[in-house]
Amino acid sequence: MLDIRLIREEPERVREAMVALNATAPIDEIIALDERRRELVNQVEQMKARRNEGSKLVSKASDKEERDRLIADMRTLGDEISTLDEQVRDVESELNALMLTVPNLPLPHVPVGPDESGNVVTQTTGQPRSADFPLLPHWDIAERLGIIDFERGVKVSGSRFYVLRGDGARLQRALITWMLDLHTQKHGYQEVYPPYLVLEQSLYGTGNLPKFGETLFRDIEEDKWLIPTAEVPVTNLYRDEILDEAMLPIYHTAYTACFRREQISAGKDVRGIKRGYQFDKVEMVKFVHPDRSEEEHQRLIGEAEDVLIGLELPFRRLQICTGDLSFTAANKVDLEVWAPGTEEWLEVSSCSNFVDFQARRANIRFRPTEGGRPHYLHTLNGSGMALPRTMIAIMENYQREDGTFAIPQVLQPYLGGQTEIGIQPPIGPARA
RNA sequence: GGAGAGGUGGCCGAGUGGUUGAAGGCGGCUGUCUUGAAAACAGUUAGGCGAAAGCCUCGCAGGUUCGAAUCCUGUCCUCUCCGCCA
Repeated sequence: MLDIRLIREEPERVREAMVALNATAPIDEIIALDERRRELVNQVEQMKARRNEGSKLVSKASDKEERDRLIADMRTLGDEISTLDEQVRDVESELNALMLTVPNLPLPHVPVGPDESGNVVTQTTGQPRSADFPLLPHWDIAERLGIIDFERGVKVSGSRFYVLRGDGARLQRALITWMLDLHTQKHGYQEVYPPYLVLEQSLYGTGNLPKFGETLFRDIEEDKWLIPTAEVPVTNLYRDEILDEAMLPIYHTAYTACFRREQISAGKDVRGIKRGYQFDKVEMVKFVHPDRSEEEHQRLIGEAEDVLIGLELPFRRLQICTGDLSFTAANKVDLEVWAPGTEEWLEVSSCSNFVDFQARRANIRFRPTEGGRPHYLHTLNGSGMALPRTMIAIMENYQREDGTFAIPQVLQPYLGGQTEIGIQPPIGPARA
Protein backbone atom coordinates (compact mmCIF):
# COMPACT_ATOMS: atom_id res chain seq x y z
CA MET A 1 0.00 0.00 0.00
CA LEU A 2 1.18 3.48 -0.80
CA ASP A 3 1.14 6.33 1.68
CA ILE A 4 -2.08 8.25 1.06
CA ARG A 5 -0.12 11.43 1.71
CA LEU A 6 2.07 10.69 -1.29
CA ILE A 7 -0.99 10.41 -3.53
CA ARG A 8 -2.49 13.51 -1.98
CA GLU A 9 0.63 15.64 -2.27
CA GLU A 10 2.32 14.30 -5.39
CA PRO A 11 -0.41 12.83 -7.59
CA GLU A 12 1.58 13.54 -10.75
CA ARG A 13 4.47 11.44 -9.57
CA VAL A 14 2.13 8.55 -8.87
CA ARG A 15 0.39 8.91 -12.22
CA GLU A 16 3.71 8.90 -14.06
CA ALA A 17 4.74 5.78 -12.19
CA MET A 18 1.54 4.05 -13.24
CA VAL A 19 2.35 4.79 -16.87
CA ALA A 20 5.84 3.34 -16.46
CA LEU A 21 4.36 0.28 -14.78
CA ASN A 22 1.90 -0.13 -17.61
CA ALA A 23 -0.74 -0.21 -14.90
CA THR A 24 -3.90 1.66 -14.15
CA ALA A 25 -4.95 2.92 -10.73
CA PRO A 26 -7.94 4.97 -9.62
CA ILE A 27 -5.87 7.93 -8.50
CA ASP A 28 -8.54 10.55 -9.13
CA GLU A 29 -11.16 8.60 -7.25
CA ILE A 30 -8.76 8.09 -4.37
CA ILE A 31 -7.99 11.79 -4.17
CA ALA A 32 -11.70 12.66 -4.21
CA LEU A 33 -12.55 10.09 -1.55
CA ASP A 34 -9.65 11.19 0.59
CA GLU A 35 -10.84 14.76 0.46
CA ARG A 36 -14.40 13.75 1.25
CA ARG A 37 -13.20 11.63 4.13
CA ARG A 38 -11.23 14.40 5.67
CA GLU A 39 -14.17 16.78 5.42
CA LEU A 40 -16.49 14.31 7.11
CA VAL A 41 -14.00 13.36 9.80
CA ASN A 42 -13.39 16.96 10.62
CA GLN A 43 -17.09 17.64 10.89
CA VAL A 44 -17.94 14.58 12.97
CA GLU A 45 -15.02 15.08 15.30
CA GLN A 46 -16.12 18.56 16.15
CA MET A 47 -19.56 17.20 16.92
CA LYS A 48 -18.09 14.50 19.08
CA ALA A 49 -16.10 17.05 20.98
CA ARG A 50 -19.35 18.90 21.69
CA ARG A 51 -21.04 15.70 22.76
CA ASN A 52 -18.21 14.80 25.12
CA GLU A 53 -18.46 18.19 26.72
CA GLY A 54 -22.24 18.04 26.89
CA SER A 55 -22.17 14.64 28.54
CA LYS A 56 -19.80 15.95 31.12
CA LEU A 57 -22.20 18.79 31.84
CA VAL A 58 -25.06 16.32 32.26
CA SER A 59 -23.26 14.59 35.08
CA LYS A 60 -22.65 17.90 36.78
CA ALA A 61 -26.04 19.49 36.18
CA SER A 62 -27.91 19.82 39.44
CA ASP A 63 -30.97 21.48 37.99
CA LYS A 64 -33.44 18.88 36.71
CA GLU A 65 -34.79 20.98 33.85
CA GLU A 66 -31.35 22.01 32.72
CA ARG A 67 -30.33 18.39 32.79
CA ASP A 68 -33.28 17.22 30.71
CA ARG A 69 -32.70 19.93 28.17
CA LEU A 70 -29.05 18.92 27.82
CA ILE A 71 -29.96 15.29 27.42
CA ALA A 72 -32.44 16.12 24.71
CA ASP A 73 -29.86 18.22 22.88
CA MET A 74 -27.29 15.51 23.13
CA ARG A 75 -29.73 12.94 21.84
CA THR A 76 -30.23 14.98 18.67
CA LEU A 77 -26.52 15.50 18.33
CA GLY A 78 -25.93 11.79 18.87
CA ASP A 79 -28.26 10.91 16.02
CA GLU A 80 -26.47 13.29 13.71
CA ILE A 81 -23.16 11.78 14.74
CA SER A 82 -24.36 8.27 13.96
CA THR A 83 -25.41 9.35 10.49
CA LEU A 84 -22.10 10.99 9.80
CA ASP A 85 -20.15 8.11 11.33
CA GLU A 86 -21.82 5.78 8.92
CA GLN A 87 -20.85 7.98 6.01
CA VAL A 88 -17.27 8.10 7.24
CA ARG A 89 -17.24 4.32 7.48
CA ASP A 90 -18.53 3.95 3.94
CA VAL A 91 -16.09 6.42 2.48
CA GLU A 92 -13.21 4.89 4.38
CA SER A 93 -13.93 1.36 3.31
CA GLU A 94 -14.30 2.47 -0.28
CA LEU A 95 -11.06 4.42 -0.08
CA ASN A 96 -9.27 1.53 1.52
CA ALA A 97 -10.51 -0.92 -1.09
CA LEU A 98 -9.13 1.33 -3.83
CA MET A 99 -5.83 1.88 -2.03
CA LEU A 100 -5.32 -1.87 -1.94
CA THR A 101 -5.46 -2.02 -5.73
CA VAL A 102 -2.67 0.51 -6.33
CA PRO A 103 0.62 -1.19 -7.17
CA ASN A 104 3.92 -0.26 -5.61
CA LEU A 105 6.04 2.48 -7.17
CA PRO A 106 9.27 1.42 -8.89
CA LEU A 107 12.56 2.68 -7.50
CA PRO A 108 14.02 5.49 -9.65
CA HIS A 109 16.81 3.41 -11.20
CA VAL A 110 14.56 0.58 -12.41
CA PRO A 111 14.77 0.57 -16.22
CA VAL A 112 11.59 1.68 -17.94
CA GLY A 113 10.10 -0.86 -20.29
CA PRO A 114 6.72 -1.93 -21.60
CA ASP A 115 6.79 -5.62 -20.60
CA GLU A 116 9.22 -8.50 -20.25
CA SER A 117 10.90 -7.46 -23.49
CA GLY A 118 12.35 -4.53 -21.55
CA ASN A 119 14.09 -6.71 -18.97
CA VAL A 120 17.85 -6.48 -18.97
CA VAL A 121 20.36 -9.30 -18.58
CA THR A 122 22.97 -7.73 -16.38
CA GLN A 123 25.28 -10.63 -15.80
CA THR A 124 25.82 -14.21 -16.94
CA THR A 125 27.71 -16.73 -14.85
CA GLY A 126 29.08 -20.05 -16.12
CA GLN A 127 29.09 -21.57 -19.56
CA PRO A 128 26.07 -23.16 -21.22
CA ARG A 129 26.65 -26.89 -21.49
CA SER A 130 27.50 -28.45 -24.79
CA ALA A 131 27.91 -32.15 -25.45
CA ASP A 132 28.70 -34.51 -28.27
CA PHE A 133 25.45 -36.38 -27.70
CA PRO A 134 21.91 -35.02 -27.80
CA LEU A 135 20.96 -33.40 -24.51
CA LEU A 136 17.56 -34.59 -23.37
CA PRO A 137 14.81 -32.67 -21.64
CA HIS A 138 14.37 -33.62 -18.01
CA TRP A 139 11.10 -35.47 -18.49
CA ASP A 140 12.87 -37.98 -20.73
CA ILE A 141 15.74 -38.37 -18.28
CA ALA A 142 13.45 -38.66 -15.26
CA GLU A 143 11.04 -41.07 -16.84
CA ARG A 144 13.77 -43.40 -18.08
CA LEU A 145 15.41 -43.47 -14.68
CA GLY A 146 12.11 -43.91 -12.89
CA ILE A 147 12.59 -40.91 -10.56
CA ILE A 148 9.44 -39.06 -11.60
CA ASP A 149 6.09 -40.77 -12.08
CA PHE A 150 3.97 -38.44 -14.14
CA GLU A 151 1.09 -40.79 -14.87
CA ARG A 152 0.39 -41.77 -11.31
CA GLY A 153 0.63 -38.17 -10.18
CA VAL A 154 -2.15 -37.30 -12.59
CA LYS A 155 -4.15 -40.33 -11.56
CA VAL A 156 -3.99 -39.38 -7.90
CA SER A 157 -4.42 -35.62 -8.12
CA GLY A 158 -5.22 -34.59 -11.68
CA SER A 159 -3.21 -32.80 -14.31
CA ARG A 160 -0.07 -30.91 -13.37
CA PHE A 161 0.79 -33.19 -10.49
CA TYR A 162 3.62 -35.69 -10.41
CA VAL A 163 5.28 -38.04 -7.98
CA LEU A 164 8.97 -38.06 -7.16
CA ARG A 165 10.27 -41.56 -6.59
CA GLY A 166 13.35 -43.09 -5.03
CA ASP A 167 16.47 -41.04 -5.74
CA GLY A 168 14.31 -38.32 -7.28
CA ALA A 169 12.58 -37.73 -3.95
CA ARG A 170 15.89 -38.05 -2.11
CA LEU A 171 17.60 -35.55 -4.40
CA GLN A 172 14.93 -32.96 -3.72
CA ARG A 173 15.16 -33.59 0.00
CA ALA A 174 18.95 -33.23 -0.14
CA LEU A 175 18.59 -29.96 -2.04
CA ILE A 176 16.20 -28.57 0.53
CA THR A 177 18.47 -29.45 3.42
CA TRP A 178 21.58 -28.16 1.71
CA MET A 179 19.92 -24.86 0.78
CA LEU A 180 18.62 -24.32 4.30
CA ASP A 181 22.04 -25.12 5.72
CA LEU A 182 23.66 -22.66 3.32
CA HIS A 183 21.32 -19.83 4.28
CA THR A 184 21.42 -20.48 7.99
CA GLN A 185 25.11 -21.25 8.31
CA LYS A 186 26.67 -18.99 5.70
CA HIS A 187 24.17 -16.18 5.25
CA GLY A 188 22.94 -15.73 8.81
CA TYR A 189 19.27 -16.60 8.39
CA GLN A 190 17.09 -18.13 11.06
CA GLU A 191 15.10 -21.07 9.78
CA VAL A 192 11.36 -21.11 10.38
CA TYR A 193 8.74 -23.68 9.58
CA PRO A 194 5.49 -21.79 9.01
CA PRO A 195 1.88 -22.91 8.45
CA TYR A 196 0.83 -23.72 4.90
CA LEU A 197 -2.70 -22.44 5.53
CA VAL A 198 -3.19 -18.76 6.26
CA LEU A 199 -5.98 -16.32 6.97
CA GLU A 200 -7.21 -13.97 4.30
CA GLN A 201 -5.70 -11.06 6.19
CA SER A 202 -2.21 -12.44 5.76
CA LEU A 203 -2.69 -12.49 2.00
CA TYR A 204 -3.71 -8.84 2.05
CA GLY A 205 -0.55 -8.16 4.01
CA THR A 206 1.76 -9.48 1.32
CA GLY A 207 -0.36 -8.11 -1.52
CA ASN A 208 -1.68 -11.38 -2.98
CA LEU A 209 -5.18 -10.14 -2.23
CA PRO A 210 -7.39 -8.54 -3.32
CA LYS A 211 -6.06 -8.66 -6.88
CA PHE A 212 -4.75 -12.18 -7.31
CA GLY A 213 -7.25 -14.37 -5.53
CA GLU A 214 -7.88 -16.42 -8.66
CA THR A 215 -4.37 -17.83 -8.47
CA LEU A 216 -4.87 -19.19 -4.96
CA PHE A 217 -6.35 -22.35 -3.52
CA ARG A 218 -8.64 -21.97 -0.56
CA ASP A 219 -10.74 -23.95 1.83
CA ILE A 220 -14.39 -23.44 1.06
CA GLU A 221 -15.65 -23.85 4.61
CA GLU A 222 -13.28 -21.67 6.54
CA ASP A 223 -11.17 -18.60 6.02
CA LYS A 224 -8.07 -20.65 5.22
CA TRP A 225 -5.95 -20.24 2.13
CA LEU A 226 -3.10 -22.40 0.88
CA ILE A 227 0.09 -20.40 0.64
CA PRO A 228 1.44 -19.65 -2.85
CA THR A 229 4.87 -19.05 -1.30
CA ALA A 230 6.49 -19.03 2.14
CA GLU A 231 6.70 -15.27 1.73
CA VAL A 232 3.10 -15.05 2.93
CA PRO A 233 3.31 -16.70 6.36
CA VAL A 234 6.88 -15.55 7.01
CA THR A 235 6.29 -11.88 6.18
CA ASN A 236 3.15 -11.95 8.30
CA LEU A 237 5.07 -13.30 11.26
CA TYR A 238 5.48 -9.73 12.48
CA ARG A 239 2.18 -8.32 11.27
CA ASP A 240 0.77 -5.65 13.61
CA GLU A 241 3.97 -5.53 15.61
CA ILE A 242 6.34 -2.78 16.61
CA LEU A 243 9.85 -4.20 16.73
CA ASP A 244 12.85 -2.62 18.40
CA GLU A 245 15.26 -1.13 15.91
CA ALA A 246 17.98 -3.22 17.55
CA MET A 247 16.19 -6.35 16.31
CA LEU A 248 16.84 -5.38 12.68
CA PRO A 249 17.75 -6.77 10.29
CA ILE A 250 15.80 -9.99 10.70
CA TYR A 251 16.55 -12.75 8.19
CA HIS A 252 14.32 -15.79 7.91
CA THR A 253 14.56 -18.75 5.60
CA ALA A 254 11.80 -21.28 5.24
CA TYR A 255 11.15 -24.41 3.30
CA THR A 256 7.52 -24.94 2.35
CA ALA A 257 5.37 -26.45 -0.29
CA CYS A 258 3.66 -23.80 -2.43
CA PHE A 259 0.27 -24.01 -4.06
CA ARG A 260 -0.71 -22.02 -7.12
CA ARG A 261 -3.74 -22.25 -9.30
CA GLU A 262 -1.95 -21.58 -12.56
CA GLN A 263 -3.94 -20.30 -15.48
CA ILE A 264 -4.18 -23.25 -17.82
CA SER A 265 -2.80 -22.08 -21.12
CA ALA A 266 -3.18 -24.96 -23.48
CA GLY A 267 0.05 -26.54 -24.62
CA LYS A 268 2.37 -24.29 -22.65
CA ASP A 269 4.79 -25.83 -20.20
CA VAL A 270 2.59 -28.88 -19.92
CA ARG A 271 5.44 -31.36 -20.00
CA GLY A 272 7.71 -32.02 -17.12
CA ILE A 273 7.79 -30.39 -13.72
CA LYS A 274 8.36 -26.76 -14.65
CA ARG A 275 4.91 -25.60 -13.71
CA GLY A 276 2.62 -27.44 -11.31
CA TYR A 277 -0.13 -26.65 -8.84
CA GLN A 278 2.15 -27.71 -6.02
CA PHE A 279 5.86 -27.21 -5.75
CA ASP A 280 8.50 -26.85 -3.08
CA LYS A 281 10.62 -23.82 -2.46
CA VAL A 282 13.18 -22.54 -0.03
CA GLU A 283 12.53 -18.87 0.58
CA MET A 284 14.52 -16.04 2.12
CA VAL A 285 12.73 -13.12 3.78
CA LYS A 286 14.32 -9.98 5.22
CA PHE A 287 12.94 -7.29 7.51
CA VAL A 288 15.28 -4.32 7.39
CA HIS A 289 15.75 -0.67 8.25
CA PRO A 290 14.43 1.59 5.45
CA ASP A 291 17.88 3.06 4.88
CA ARG A 292 19.35 -0.31 4.08
CA SER A 293 16.89 -2.04 1.81
CA GLU A 294 18.76 -1.43 -1.44
CA GLU A 295 21.99 -2.70 0.02
CA GLU A 296 20.15 -5.68 1.51
CA HIS A 297 18.60 -6.36 -1.88
CA GLN A 298 22.02 -6.68 -3.48
CA ARG A 299 23.12 -9.02 -0.73
CA LEU A 300 19.96 -11.05 -1.13
CA ILE A 301 20.64 -11.53 -4.83
CA GLY A 302 24.16 -12.65 -3.99
CA GLU A 303 22.83 -15.11 -1.43
CA ALA A 304 20.46 -16.59 -3.98
CA GLU A 305 23.27 -16.80 -6.52
CA ASP A 306 25.36 -18.68 -3.99
CA VAL A 307 22.95 -21.56 -4.37
CA LEU A 308 23.47 -21.76 -8.13
CA ILE A 309 27.20 -21.24 -7.82
CA GLY A 310 27.35 -24.04 -5.27
CA LEU A 311 25.47 -26.32 -7.63
CA GLU A 312 27.75 -25.23 -10.49
CA LEU A 313 24.86 -24.34 -12.76
CA PRO A 314 25.09 -21.66 -15.48
CA PHE A 315 22.75 -18.78 -14.80
CA ARG A 316 22.05 -15.17 -15.57
CA ARG A 317 20.79 -12.18 -13.70
CA LEU A 318 17.78 -10.40 -15.11
CA GLN A 319 16.89 -6.87 -14.03
CA ILE A 320 13.12 -6.61 -14.33
CA CYS A 321 11.89 -3.44 -16.03
CA THR A 322 9.00 -1.25 -14.83
CA GLY A 323 6.44 -2.83 -17.15
CA ASP A 324 7.17 -6.34 -15.89
CA LEU A 325 7.43 -5.51 -12.20
CA SER A 326 5.05 -7.43 -9.98
CA PHE A 327 2.29 -5.63 -8.09
CA THR A 328 4.16 -5.39 -4.80
CA ALA A 329 7.77 -4.92 -5.91
CA ALA A 330 9.66 -1.64 -6.10
CA ASN A 331 12.57 -3.48 -7.67
CA LYS A 332 13.03 -7.04 -8.78
CA VAL A 333 15.85 -9.17 -10.08
CA ASP A 334 15.27 -12.68 -11.38
CA LEU A 335 17.81 -15.45 -11.62
CA GLU A 336 17.46 -17.75 -14.56
CA VAL A 337 19.28 -21.01 -14.90
CA TRP A 338 20.12 -22.55 -18.25
CA ALA A 339 18.39 -25.82 -19.03
CA PRO A 340 20.25 -27.34 -22.01
CA GLY A 341 17.73 -30.13 -22.59
CA THR A 342 14.72 -27.92 -23.13
CA GLU A 343 17.03 -25.11 -24.26
CA GLU A 344 15.53 -22.37 -22.18
CA TRP A 345 16.34 -20.07 -19.32
CA LEU A 346 14.33 -21.12 -16.28
CA GLU A 347 13.32 -18.63 -13.64
CA VAL A 348 14.49 -20.27 -10.44
CA SER A 349 14.60 -17.25 -8.18
CA SER A 350 12.99 -13.89 -7.90
CA CYS A 351 14.54 -11.36 -5.53
CA SER A 352 12.36 -8.38 -4.69
CA ASN A 353 12.59 -5.23 -2.64
CA PHE A 354 9.12 -4.19 -1.51
CA VAL A 355 10.33 -1.19 0.46
CA ASP A 356 7.51 -0.21 2.84
CA PHE A 357 4.66 -1.47 0.62
CA GLN A 358 4.07 -4.75 2.43
CA ALA A 359 4.99 -3.26 5.80
CA ARG A 360 2.17 -0.76 5.41
CA ARG A 361 -0.32 -3.41 4.43
CA ALA A 362 0.76 -5.75 7.19
CA ASN A 363 1.45 -2.92 9.65
CA ILE A 364 4.99 -3.96 10.54
CA ARG A 365 6.97 -1.21 12.21
CA PHE A 366 10.02 -0.61 14.34
CA ARG A 367 10.74 1.89 17.05
CA PRO A 368 13.92 3.89 16.54
CA THR A 369 16.55 3.33 19.18
CA GLU A 370 16.70 7.05 19.91
CA GLY A 371 12.95 6.95 20.59
CA GLY A 372 10.08 8.66 18.87
CA ARG A 373 7.33 7.45 16.59
CA PRO A 374 7.50 3.99 15.09
CA HIS A 375 8.34 3.72 11.39
CA TYR A 376 7.44 1.16 8.77
CA LEU A 377 10.34 -1.13 8.03
CA HIS A 378 11.23 -2.54 4.62
CA THR A 379 10.67 -6.13 3.53
CA LEU A 380 12.48 -8.14 0.88
CA ASN A 381 12.40 -11.68 -0.27
CA GLY A 382 13.98 -14.04 -2.70
CA SER A 383 13.69 -17.65 -3.63
CA GLY A 384 16.60 -19.74 -2.73
CA MET A 385 15.54 -21.78 -4.82
CA ALA A 386 12.37 -23.11 -6.36
CA LEU A 387 12.96 -26.84 -6.27
CA PRO A 388 11.39 -28.33 -9.38
CA ARG A 389 13.28 -26.00 -11.70
CA THR A 390 16.49 -26.53 -9.80
CA MET A 391 15.92 -30.26 -10.21
CA ILE A 392 15.36 -29.73 -13.94
CA ALA A 393 18.60 -27.80 -14.21
CA ILE A 394 20.54 -30.49 -12.37
CA MET A 395 19.12 -33.30 -14.45
CA GLU A 396 19.70 -31.55 -17.74
CA ASN A 397 23.11 -30.06 -16.95
CA TYR A 398 24.54 -33.12 -15.25
CA GLN A 399 23.12 -35.69 -17.67
CA ARG A 400 25.40 -38.25 -19.32
CA GLU A 401 25.18 -40.14 -22.54
CA ASP A 402 24.00 -43.31 -20.84
CA GLY A 403 20.92 -41.52 -19.48
CA THR A 404 22.13 -41.26 -15.89
CA PHE A 405 23.22 -38.00 -14.30
CA ALA A 406 25.83 -36.96 -11.77
CA ILE A 407 25.00 -35.44 -8.42
CA PRO A 408 26.45 -31.96 -7.77
CA GLN A 409 29.37 -32.27 -5.42
CA VAL A 410 27.88 -30.15 -2.64
CA LEU A 411 24.87 -32.46 -2.44
CA GLN A 412 26.80 -35.70 -2.25
CA PRO A 413 27.32 -35.54 1.52
CA TYR A 414 23.56 -35.15 1.85
CA LEU A 415 23.02 -38.34 -0.11
CA GLY A 416 25.36 -40.57 1.81
CA GLY A 417 28.25 -39.92 -0.56
CA GLN A 418 26.31 -41.04 -3.60
CA THR A 419 27.76 -39.49 -6.78
CA GLU A 420 25.19 -40.28 -9.44
CA ILE A 421 21.58 -41.15 -10.00
CA GLY A 422 20.86 -44.16 -12.16
CA ILE A 423 17.94 -46.35 -13.04
CA GLN A 424 15.73 -46.96 -10.01
CA PRO A 425 15.02 -50.53 -9.02
CA PRO A 426 11.71 -51.77 -10.39
CA ILE A 427 8.64 -51.52 -8.22
CA GLY A 428 8.61 -54.76 -6.34
CA PRO A 429 8.47 -56.46 -2.97
CA ALA A 430 10.08 -54.52 -0.16
CA ARG A 431 13.64 -55.44 0.61
CA ALA A 432 15.24 -54.93 3.96
C1' G B 1 -16.76 -32.17 19.25
C1' G B 2 -19.04 -31.51 24.77
C1' A B 3 -18.74 -28.63 29.65
C1' G B 4 -16.69 -24.51 32.24
C1' A B 5 -13.43 -19.97 32.98
C1' G B 6 -11.28 -15.79 30.92
C1' G B 7 -9.55 -11.85 27.28
C1' U B 8 -7.72 -4.30 30.12
C1' G B 9 -1.19 -0.49 28.55
C1' G B 10 5.89 -3.92 27.48
C1' C B 11 4.30 -7.48 31.63
C1' C B 12 1.13 -8.45 36.11
C1' G B 13 -3.34 -6.52 37.81
C1' A B 14 -7.74 -2.95 39.60
C1' G B 15 -11.99 -1.00 37.50
C1' U B 16 -19.87 0.95 41.35
C1' G B 17 -22.43 3.50 33.41
C1' G B 18 -20.31 9.91 34.27
C1' U B 19 -12.67 14.50 35.23
C1' U B 20 -10.85 6.15 33.59
C1' G B 21 -6.74 6.59 28.01
C1' A B 22 -7.51 3.85 32.19
C1' A B 23 -5.60 2.99 39.85
C1' G B 24 -1.57 0.07 41.80
C1' G B 25 2.74 -2.93 41.03
C1' C B 26 6.82 -4.76 37.94
C1' G B 27 9.95 -3.70 34.01
C1' G B 28 12.09 0.50 30.93
C1' C B 29 13.90 5.57 30.66
C1' U B 30 15.41 10.48 33.08
C1' G B 31 16.87 13.01 37.32
C1' U B 32 18.36 13.61 42.87
C1' C B 33 21.66 11.18 46.17
C1' U B 34 26.62 8.19 45.51
C1' U B 35 33.69 7.97 43.84
C1' G B 36 30.71 4.18 40.95
C1' A B 37 26.77 0.77 41.61
C1' A B 38 22.73 -0.84 44.59
C1' A B 39 18.93 1.07 47.62
C1' A B 40 15.77 5.21 48.37
C1' C B 41 13.14 9.35 46.43
C1' A B 42 11.03 12.34 42.28
C1' G B 43 9.53 12.43 37.34
C1' U B 44 8.51 9.87 32.90
C1' U B 45 6.91 5.51 29.96
C1' A B 46 0.78 3.05 24.17
C1' G B 47 -0.95 3.57 19.15
C1' G B 48 -3.68 5.99 15.07
C1' C B 49 -5.85 10.44 12.41
C1' G B 50 -5.07 15.79 12.42
C1' A B 51 -1.57 22.00 10.94
C1' A B 52 -3.94 22.51 15.55
C1' A B 53 -8.02 22.29 18.71
C1' G B 54 -9.52 17.81 19.16
C1' C B 55 -11.22 12.79 17.90
C1' C B 56 -10.60 7.45 18.14
C1' U B 57 -8.66 2.82 20.38
C1' C B 58 -9.76 -1.71 27.11
C1' G B 59 -9.80 -9.13 21.68
C1' C B 60 -13.17 -8.00 17.29
C1' A B 61 -18.10 -6.48 15.29
C1' G B 62 -22.83 -4.70 16.28
C1' G B 63 -26.56 -2.81 19.92
C1' U B 64 -28.69 0.00 24.36
C1' U B 65 -27.60 5.12 26.45
C1' C B 66 -27.15 12.16 26.73
C1' G B 67 -22.68 9.22 28.07
C1' A B 68 -19.89 2.25 27.71
C1' A B 69 -13.65 -0.82 29.66
C1' U B 70 -18.22 -1.26 32.64
C1' C B 71 -25.00 -3.41 30.31
C1' C B 72 -26.93 -6.69 25.84
C1' U B 73 -26.02 -9.82 21.27
C1' G B 74 -22.80 -12.14 18.01
C1' U B 75 -17.90 -13.60 16.89
C1' C B 76 -12.67 -14.81 17.44
C1' C B 77 -8.89 -16.35 20.61
C1' U B 78 -6.69 -18.44 25.21
C1' C B 79 -6.90 -21.71 29.48
C1' U B 80 -9.03 -26.14 32.36
C1' C B 81 -11.71 -30.90 32.21
C1' C B 82 -13.86 -34.80 29.00
C1' G B 83 -13.98 -37.10 24.11
C1' C B 84 -11.26 -37.93 19.50
C1' C B 85 -6.70 -38.05 17.06
C1' A B 86 -0.87 -38.00 13.87
